[in-house]
Amino acid sequence: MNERANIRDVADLAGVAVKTVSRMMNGHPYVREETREKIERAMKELDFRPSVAARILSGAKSNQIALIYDNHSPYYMFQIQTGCWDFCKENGIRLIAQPVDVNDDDVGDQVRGLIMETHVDGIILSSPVTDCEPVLRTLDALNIPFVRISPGTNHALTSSVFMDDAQAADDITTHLINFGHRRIGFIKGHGSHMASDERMFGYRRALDRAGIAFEPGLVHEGEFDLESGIRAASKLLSMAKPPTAIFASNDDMAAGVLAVAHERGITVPDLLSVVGFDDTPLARTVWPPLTTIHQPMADLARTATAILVGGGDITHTRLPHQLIERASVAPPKDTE
Amino acid sequence: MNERANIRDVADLAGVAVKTVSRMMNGHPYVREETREKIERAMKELDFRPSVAARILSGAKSNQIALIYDNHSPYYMFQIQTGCWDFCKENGIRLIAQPVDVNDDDVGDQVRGLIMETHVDGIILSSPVTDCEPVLRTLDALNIPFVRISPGTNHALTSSVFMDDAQAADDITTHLINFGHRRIGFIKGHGSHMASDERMFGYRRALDRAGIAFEPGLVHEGEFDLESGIRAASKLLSMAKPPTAIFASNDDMAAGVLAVAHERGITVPDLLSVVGFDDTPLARTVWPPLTTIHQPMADLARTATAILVGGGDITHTRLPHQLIERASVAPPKDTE
DNA sequence: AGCAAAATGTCAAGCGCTGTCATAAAAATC
DNA sequence: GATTTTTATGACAGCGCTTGACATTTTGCT
Repeated sequence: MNERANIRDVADLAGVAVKTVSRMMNGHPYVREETREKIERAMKELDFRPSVAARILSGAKSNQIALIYDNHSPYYMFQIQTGCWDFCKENGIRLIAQPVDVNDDDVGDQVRGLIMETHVDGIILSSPVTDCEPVLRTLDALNIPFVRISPGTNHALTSSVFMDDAQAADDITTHLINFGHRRIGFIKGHGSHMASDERMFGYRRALDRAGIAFEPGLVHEGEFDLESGIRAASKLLSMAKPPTAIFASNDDMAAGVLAVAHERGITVPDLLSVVGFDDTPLARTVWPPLTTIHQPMADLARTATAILVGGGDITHTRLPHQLIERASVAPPKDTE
Repeated sequence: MNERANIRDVADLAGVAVKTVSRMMNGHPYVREETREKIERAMKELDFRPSVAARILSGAKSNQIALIYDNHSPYYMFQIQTGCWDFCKENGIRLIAQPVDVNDDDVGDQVRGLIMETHVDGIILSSPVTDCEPVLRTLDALNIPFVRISPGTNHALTSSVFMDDAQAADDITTHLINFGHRRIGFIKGHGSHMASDERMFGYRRALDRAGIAFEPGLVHEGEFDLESGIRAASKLLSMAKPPTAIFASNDDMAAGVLAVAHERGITVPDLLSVVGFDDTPLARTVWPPLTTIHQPMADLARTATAILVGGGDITHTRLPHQLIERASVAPPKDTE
């Protein structure tokens, strides 16, 4: 039950003034190497840890930032958290991960509370909180720096990091087209994610470029989960003239397509090609493993954190995606 | 840019003394209902949020707790976090989720830092940090309350919540036996998780009870991930006399088994029954959907949080598991 | 009216740190 | 060698809140 050592104890033991210890901790100039070492030794000996609370109270930076998210995909969140945490750990910053519900009437209030109570220095917003008006307004009113990961709107507002969803969707659609597919079903993502529209846009653009007419009947709304993938696939595969390939806006829905195909005895990829998006572990876990787009989630988060902590001007950073070929795509069978 | 309101502002506006506001916030007796309301109104009007920092500094509880974990299963962590968060949100407690690496030489130190810097009131440990000696020692030295989720050792040490891994493994093994299986392969989990041994124990107990001799060749080590499941399954299915059923210690490894079976044209469940453990979304996503054990992760976490916050004596709470039957089990084919 | 219990107020101290301003020591300048 | 400048350190107040010791006022009951 060793008593908690405070800065005074350190100062006493090192034989210097409290202020000097403070200077040393905060990397001020004007601290002699010799003194620094003396203090360091004292700190070690007392196992001293500065109290964040005291620090905050006296008006300094808290060295804490918050990650605010509302995403029901465990894997996505895991990656995002990991990316942020990595950076924070390396830089001695405390990260407070805070889930919210963008549909709560008082999200704005919750965020306000978080900021005022914890005195975080900055905020990272992950989709779809990136586009949640009440939150954005609160942040703005509080004048606290924040950066957004994959925002869908208002790009100019703050720094952001993102990938090119449209291009990625274009890429993978083109991939399918290159295999000879002309009837490509598309399962759209959840409406609240701006990325959904982007991906759809990319899909259409690829079609256009290849001179394939867009057919609304080949598009179904999904919600980024297995069940909606199943529903959409059922409809798609029950068509008089079903698609020879299906592009699902994320891997979960693609898994749903696979399930339906299995059930109906439609072998993948021989009779039906399937592609997903995100490259979650799921993509490698299902059978056959999915061709998909690798979204660099952890990288996005890491970069966002670095930008936030680094301060500086507003920047917009695009990170590259990657087409991952696995075993779920093959040329269409000519069964006309 | 409204100035941050402090307790004095509230007191002034409400026409009471600062002390009274403090009394009211901290739930002291001797505050009239009428006064309470007056203060509440003032708080609302000023949008007052007490500074956690100031509060902590003056020796009060911080109303913050930390969840410490080191688990590389996104879904598991997501559930655990969700459980903790739900409770915290309802009870106005701030949760600080903190990942660590149990193999770091300075885990103990990191945890010590976390506690001393943030002044958290208590800690929740999730497996496998539950059994990480350095952390346990630190917590003990700091004399801070903590509760553990599914600890593997030292049950008496602190409060804990857990499920009966051995019984669950026994149940699912018995399930297989009841279907007529006699040669049941087992893929063990990662050595650092105590649950791995428990599950193995349950497997053996079920075998024993059914009078089936334990065969070491039917057991392989895994690491709770897809790849190790694939490796183990490859060995198991290459045996001269392969098992007719495989019990993988978690769903990911079971998915690995499925992948190998697919590749070799062994249809599941006709030619091979497969069961998993945990009931992650994966279990429903793969084909065929897996029979598995539902582990009430979010409930475990929620309960743990409630116990921690509630204070009180050391308690040990067992939460029930559940056998989830899906489509991956059938009677063995007599191919002798 | 009289009295205990309940409700509120006053005041001072202190939690652990950092900011401002002042001062001392060392180095640079003439 | 005296003066200015730079570098290094110290003294002290104060951040927003809680707490404790008491003093005072209000309330509810006989």
